[in-house]
Amino acid sequence: MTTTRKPAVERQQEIVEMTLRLLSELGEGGLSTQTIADHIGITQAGLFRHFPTKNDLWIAVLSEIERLARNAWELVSREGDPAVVRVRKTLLAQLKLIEDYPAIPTLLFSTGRLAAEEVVHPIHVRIMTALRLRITEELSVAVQECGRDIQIDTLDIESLLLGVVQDCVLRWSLTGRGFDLVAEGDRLIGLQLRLSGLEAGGDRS
Amino acid sequence: MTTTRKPAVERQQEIVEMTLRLLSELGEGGLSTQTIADHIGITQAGLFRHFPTKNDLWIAVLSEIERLARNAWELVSREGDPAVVRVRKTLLAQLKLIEDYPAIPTLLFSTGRLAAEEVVHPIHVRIMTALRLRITEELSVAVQECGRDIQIDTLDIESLLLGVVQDCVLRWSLTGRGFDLVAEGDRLIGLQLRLSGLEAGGDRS
DNA sequence: TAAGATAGTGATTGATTACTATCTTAAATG
DNA sequence: CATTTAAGATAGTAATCAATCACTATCTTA
Repeated sequence: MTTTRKPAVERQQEIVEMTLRLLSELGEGGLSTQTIADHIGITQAGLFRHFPTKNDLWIAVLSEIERLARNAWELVSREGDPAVVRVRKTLLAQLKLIEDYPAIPTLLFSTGRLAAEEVVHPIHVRIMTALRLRITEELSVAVQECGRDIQIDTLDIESLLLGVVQDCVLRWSLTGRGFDLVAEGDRLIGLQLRLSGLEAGGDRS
Repeated sequence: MTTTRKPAVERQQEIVEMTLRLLSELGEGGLSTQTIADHIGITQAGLFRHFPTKNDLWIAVLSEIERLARNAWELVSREGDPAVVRVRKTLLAQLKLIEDYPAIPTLLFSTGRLAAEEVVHPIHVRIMTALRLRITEELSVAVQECGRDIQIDTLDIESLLLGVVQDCVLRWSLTGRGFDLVAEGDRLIGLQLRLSGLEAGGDRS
């Protein structure tokens, strides 16, 4: 039995993407090199030509997530929007990304460590930190731009906003992805922005 | 080598508690029956006298979490506090519980293999639903009690509050439990309650 | 077109997994 | 104190895990 040969980089990308796909169904603990190899159509041994260790595969997967995330954020923020809009779009981009790759929360929002954690955890932390940093920067601009006098700490607004994202993702997962993640996120992020005073319409009674 | 024998119910409780403890360090995928047995001081085979299947152990662990959670909520709400305070205390009780049993977010917020397991998933969903239900009920009373005209949907306030909890837990985990989870949660929950208009002091400029 | 580089196979490794059958003995029971 | 019973030990099982081996088929290029 022979398999159509592919150049290494192409095959590696294929393996990483397949792993990302299978992860959302099987979870981290239940995903074996055999399963991945089967779904791609190569031997289990052949997988180890491209990733000498399963740990190396996890690193590649996490790095791919980082790449995808940074890319998604970047696509959003180079427009000339006001900062509030950029914040909103960044968060929605994150939700869109999760919609496309449901394995991401499995890996990033899982507070229970990965099996291969020693090497993977730093990347994990780096991605989350990068997102927080980006939102923080955009937020402090937004606070200045909005014209009102915002009493709340920027970091706290950020925490509340990221909480909204997490709540949406968790509910989306538990309900078997039973609603439009991005739409629901947009609605609640808008609500939180109004409550924080960064967008108009949040005045009470 | 002999071990001091214990009555079954006592040993079972011991196994469940040890599993809960080890889970926060090792994660779900990396926790074997061998490891659990070693830490307790019985043989791996001996564990299967009390739980015929590892799945049965997971069910017992999830049930224990459910019991602990319901207990924590109950202890809080039988006082004569106003509903807003009860909401706040319920959420803080949840944070306190997570502080005591860090394995809880590992299991409840995990979207991985365990969550997808036929028998475990229902319990998982049931616990989260119970928390939401309880908060929702207390919140709608709080909205009536607060005297103000709250424009926001009760379910949305709930989502925002639970988002705060999740954000705190995630940051707490990623920073290696580097701050006081309950204190930080109290602070942000208070902020969110003021923003929502349920507590005084949230007026802007 | 011959030589080298490399993607992939097939077979097998030792370790670990959840789980079982059988025997032993400590502790509860009369 | 004798008998029962059930907690735990001993010693396995088959399956699966990541990883390694010698080797082959295919592609590239000098």
